[in-house]
Amino acid sequence: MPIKQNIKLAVDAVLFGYMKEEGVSVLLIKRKIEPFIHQWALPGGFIHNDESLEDAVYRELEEETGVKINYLEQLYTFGDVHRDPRQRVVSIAYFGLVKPESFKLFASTDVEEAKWYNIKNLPKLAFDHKKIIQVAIERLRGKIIYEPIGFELLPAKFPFSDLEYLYSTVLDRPIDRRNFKKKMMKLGIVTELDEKASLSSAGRPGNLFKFNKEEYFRLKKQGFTFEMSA
Amino acid sequence: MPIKQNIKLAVDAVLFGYMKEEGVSVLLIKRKIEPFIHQWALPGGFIHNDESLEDAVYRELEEETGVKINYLEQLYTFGDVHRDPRQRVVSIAYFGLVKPESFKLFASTDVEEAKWYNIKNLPKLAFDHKKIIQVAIERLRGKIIYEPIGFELLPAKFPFSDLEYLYSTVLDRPIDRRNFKKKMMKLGIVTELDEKASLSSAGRPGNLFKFNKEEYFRLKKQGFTFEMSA
DNA sequence: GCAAAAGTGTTGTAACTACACCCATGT
DNA sequence: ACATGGGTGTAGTTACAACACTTTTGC
Repeated sequence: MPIKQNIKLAVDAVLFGYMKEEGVSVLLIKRKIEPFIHQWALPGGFIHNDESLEDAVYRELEEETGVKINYLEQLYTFGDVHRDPRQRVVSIAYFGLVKPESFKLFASTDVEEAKWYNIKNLPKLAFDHKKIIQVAIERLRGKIIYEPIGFELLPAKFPFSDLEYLYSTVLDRPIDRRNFKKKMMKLGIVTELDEKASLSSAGRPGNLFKFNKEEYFRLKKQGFTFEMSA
Repeated sequence: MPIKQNIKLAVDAVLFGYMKEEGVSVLLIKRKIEPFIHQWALPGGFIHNDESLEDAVYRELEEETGVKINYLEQLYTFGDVHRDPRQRVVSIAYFGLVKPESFKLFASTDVEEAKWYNIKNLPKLAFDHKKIIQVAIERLRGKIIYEPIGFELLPAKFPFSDLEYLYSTVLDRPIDRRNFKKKMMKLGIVTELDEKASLSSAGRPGNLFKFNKEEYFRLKKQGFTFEMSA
């Protein structure tokens, strides 16, 4: 290493949430500083010398927006030489899932505004953040089939149709209601509750369901694998 | 970013190869410099300011070992605060597949020796490279099922049993020969040649086969998905 | 002729797809 | 009464798992 290395390291987070109003959404912030001031971007920032990569993500997110993260994993590292106009910045992107009901968004002093945007209706984004979100959506799509992470987006109790709608939105294709329910229930990790959904809008009210996480981990240890291809 | 960031960025590569003698193997180098001098490690090194992450991998690999890479993708970024004893180094690990027949390994001036090690018989490794290899093996295992990357480890023409053995080694479980062949041939991307394998050791000689890459891409565009779960 | 590896089919079972009508509620 | 969304079963098809004997070659 003869030449001095001059590269900065940052983390960015693509957080997904699901809301009745907005559907499947990504959390964005409006920047209060240059570069790309007043533009929408992913929450994130530079890594401190003495913190792990994940710690940096948690710190930035709490600082900037007040979210509570339910699931977090590393997504991909973006290192194009000119992705930041100031100087070279390599960013380690994370992928997270949150339950938007369980906290209140706020904007910190570094941030003008924090807001959920439906994944099909994103604004213009700073840096290469559009690309990062694309990669995150693909990951979500691939992962929701083979792991029960969809439940990390829903409240503890949910009507079955929310689960159905979530899958159909993320996979971007219609699903057969009967087959989907049959398959999901057969896995044995979703329990039907003896409780009706509170009536919003018209239609017959349905029962609420919950995901049985402990049961899932128990089964998983025995070689069970979740799969919801439909 | 008030405090000065003092983190270095490196790349490491986990390259897999398949040889009749060694089986499924990883390319390792013996270090000629501190830290961990004279220990085995993954090929890799620091990123230059003006090169992309992938370019850094190609440069280091060619410099150090002379391999020709057939397939390369980013694996994961390892950023534990103390993973390097000198100072903080974040390493972006890559995952690659090579055909060991198609080149000759050498050791550069930075490296005492470059050698293939069977994945079940690894030596003690420098840094957190053992962990990196574990992650790479899991990726290989997950990926070989859903994408035809196994062929990137085999020569253009191969006996069917090599393919079978490759899958059974990587997946670490026995496979049913008849069902495996039936399924693989049904996909329509492997062609049987009119050529016998050169006779090595005893047994009935079999035909050679080849992977039809163009046909695979053609089918893929039409929505075809490769899958070899058996 | 013996050891080693290649070649080859069938059958039972489980999973998947496609598909349409009735029910409970709010307005 | 009508609009909205919830609930439910069957039949045909396809994919999967299990399984053993014969053939060709080298020694």
